[in-house]
Amino acid sequence: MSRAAGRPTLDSVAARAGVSRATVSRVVNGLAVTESSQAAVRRAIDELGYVPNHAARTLVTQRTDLIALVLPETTDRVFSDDQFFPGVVNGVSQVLEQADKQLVLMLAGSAASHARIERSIAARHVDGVLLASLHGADPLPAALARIGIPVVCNERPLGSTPLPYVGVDNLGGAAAAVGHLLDSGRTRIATIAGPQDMIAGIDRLAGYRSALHGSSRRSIVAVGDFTLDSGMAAMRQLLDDDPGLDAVFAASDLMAQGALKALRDAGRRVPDDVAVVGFDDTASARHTDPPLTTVRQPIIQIGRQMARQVLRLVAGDRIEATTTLPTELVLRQSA
Amino acid sequence: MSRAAGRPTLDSVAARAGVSRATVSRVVNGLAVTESSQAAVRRAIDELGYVPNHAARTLVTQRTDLIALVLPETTDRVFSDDQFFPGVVNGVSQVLEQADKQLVLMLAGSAASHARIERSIAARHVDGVLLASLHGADPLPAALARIGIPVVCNERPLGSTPLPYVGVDNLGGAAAAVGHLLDSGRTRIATIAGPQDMIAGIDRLAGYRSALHGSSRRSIVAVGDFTLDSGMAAMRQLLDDDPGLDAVFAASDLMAQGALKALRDAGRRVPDDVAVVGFDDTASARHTDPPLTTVRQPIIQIGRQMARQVLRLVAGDRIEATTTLPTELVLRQSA
DNA sequence: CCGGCTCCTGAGAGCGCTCTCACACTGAGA
DNA sequence: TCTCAGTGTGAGAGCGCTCTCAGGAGCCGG
Repeated sequence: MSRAAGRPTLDSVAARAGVSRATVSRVVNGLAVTESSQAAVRRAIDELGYVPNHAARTLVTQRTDLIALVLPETTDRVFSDDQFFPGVVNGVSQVLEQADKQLVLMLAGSAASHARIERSIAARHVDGVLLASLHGADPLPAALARIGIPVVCNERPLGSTPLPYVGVDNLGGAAAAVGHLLDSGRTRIATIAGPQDMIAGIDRLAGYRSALHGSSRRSIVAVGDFTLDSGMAAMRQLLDDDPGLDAVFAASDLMAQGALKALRDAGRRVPDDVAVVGFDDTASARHTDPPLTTVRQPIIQIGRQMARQVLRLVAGDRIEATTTLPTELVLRQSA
Repeated sequence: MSRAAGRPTLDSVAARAGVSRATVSRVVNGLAVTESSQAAVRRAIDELGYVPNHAARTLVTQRTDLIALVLPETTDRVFSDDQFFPGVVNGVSQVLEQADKQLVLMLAGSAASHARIERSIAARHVDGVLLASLHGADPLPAALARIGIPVVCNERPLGSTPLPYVGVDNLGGAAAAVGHLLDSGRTRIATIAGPQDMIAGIDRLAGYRSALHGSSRRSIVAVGDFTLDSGMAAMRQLLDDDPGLDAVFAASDLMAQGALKALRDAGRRVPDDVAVVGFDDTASARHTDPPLTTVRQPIIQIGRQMARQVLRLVAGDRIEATTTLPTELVLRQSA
C-alpha cells in the first residue's frame, strides 16, 4: 500500500521545511528569499519529490503554457507525403521547448473537429495558436480572431481577417526558378501550379507569371494539388496541350516528381528535352532521377519563427504582422 | 472597453438561470436535473457563451484530458523522410478526437528535453503517455513505469521494463518477403537490416534469417539505419561482398529506394538481375522505378490501437499487454 | 392524515496554487 | 532614543470547479 492521497503539495513542503506556503512558492518561482530558508525549502522539495501542480497554477495565473498547432486540413492530406508538416512541427517544438511550453497538436479534418477545436480554444485551454496549411474559405482564422487569442498563421490568411503570419517568398522563389529556365535558353516554359485556394499555390503561379511577363513568352498552365499523382496528370495534360514545351516549373517537389514520371513515360529526357524545377527542396529531391533542381524553402525556420512570434504575443509584446523568409534556388541536374 | 474580468463562470450562469452552481454543474456534466431547470441553464449558457474552465475542472477531478505522444528520437531523424511518424500521429489523433482528449506532442531529441518530459509527466500534466520509436537503451520506459502513469509503447520496449505495447508482425512480414523471393526462384538473397537497437530492425532481420533457415541458403547481411542514404551504402557493400546476389530484402522502403539507386548505378536491372523487396509500404513505394514490392504495415492502425489502449488504461480498465497487428506482402514490379 | 420513500436541489468544503497585504525585524539617520 | 525606510515572512483570500451532504418537495401506502 502506498502512502495515502498522492503527491506532496506546497503545504507539505512548507511543513517539512518549517516555513510558510508562501515562502515555498517564492522559492519555486525564484523570488527573493533568505539563503537559509532557500536551502531548507530546496531540501524539503528534494526529499518529498515535490512537483508543482500545473492545474492549480493555471487556475490562478490564467496561463496554461500550452500552444496549439492547428492543421485544418483533412488529416490524410496533411500527412500525405511531403515533408512540410513534420518540418514545421520540428521547428515549432524546438522553440517551445526552450520556452518550456508544451505543444498541443490539433488536426481539423472534419467539421466536427473544427467545432471541437474552436471550443477548446475558446475555453482558453491554450495560451496561443499556430495555424498552418490554410485553405481559402477556412472560417477558423476569423473565429480565432473573434475569440481574441494570440494567433500566428503560416502564410497570409486568405479572406478578410488580418492576422500576423510567417511566410516564405513564394513569388520570388518561383520567379527565380523560371528566371533560371529562361537564362538557360528554354523558350516554352510551362508550370504545374498548386491549389488556387492556398497562398503557396497562388503566389507561386504569380511568380511564374511575373517572370514570364518580362520575357515575351507565353504562359502554359496546369493545376495540381501538390501531390505526386496530380503532378503526373498535370504533366500529361501539358504535353497534350503543347508537345513542344521544353521546361516545366512545378509548384512542389512532389508534383515535380510526378512530372518526371510522366515525362519518362512519354519518352522525354530530363533535362535534355525538358527541364524540370520543383519547389520545397524536400529530402527526396536529392534522390530523384535526375536529382531535382528546386526552390528551397526553410521549413524548420518557418516553424521556429511562428513559435517565436506567438510566444511574443502571449507575453504581451507587439510583433510585426508579416514575416517573409527567403527562398533559394538549388541547382541540381533536372534543369 | 470590454466587460470587466473576462469569461462567465458557473456562478454567473447559475445567477442568470436562477439556480445554484451545483445545478449548472450537473447540466454541464449531463447528470439528472428537471426539464425546466435544464432548459433555463442551457439558455443561460448560450446567452453568456459559457465554456467550462479546464484548469479548475482538472484541479478537482485530477484528469487533464491530455495524452502525450513522446518521440524520443532526435527530432531530425523522426521527421527525416519516412511516413511512420505522421501516420501514427494521424491514427492517434483520430481516436483521441472521438474521446475528446487532446494530443500533446513531445519530441525528445536532447538529454535536456528528456528531463523536461519526465518532469512534465511526473507532474501529471497528462493522463497517459504513448511512447514511439524506442531505441535500445532508452531510460524513458523505466522512468515512466516508476511514475506509474498509463503508458503504451509502439513495439515491445527493449530492456527489462515490461510495458504494454502495440506492434506489428515484423517477423512474419519479413519472412513472407523472403519466402516470396525464394518462391520466385532467387537463390542468393541478401538483406539490408535496420538499426539493431530497435525492435523493427531486430525482428525484421530475425524474420529474414528464419525464412532462409528453412531453405539451405546462406544469409548475406548489411545494416542500415532506415534512411535512403544508408540503404544505398549498404547495397554497395552487399554488391562488393557478393556480386552474384540476385535478391535483396530491405527493412524499410527508404532503404529499398537507396538499394534501387545503388543497383541502377551498378548497372543491375531490377527485377531482372536483382529483385528488391522493401518494408512499410509508404506512399512513395508506388512511385519508385520499378514500383516497389513491399511489406505493408498498418501504420494508422498502430496509432489508433495505441490510443485506444492508453484510453482504456486511463479509464482504469485492464488491457492485454501485447497487440500485434498483421503485415501483408504487396506485390509490385520490383520482385 | 402521517410516516417513509425517492428525487432534485443548494450550501459549502476543498482541490493546490499565487499574490496581496500587513507585520516583524533590521539598520541608518535625526 | 525615536522614526523611517527597507527587507523578508506568514496569514488569508480567492481562482472556478466538483462533489458530498443535508434538506425540501412530491408521492406512495397504511
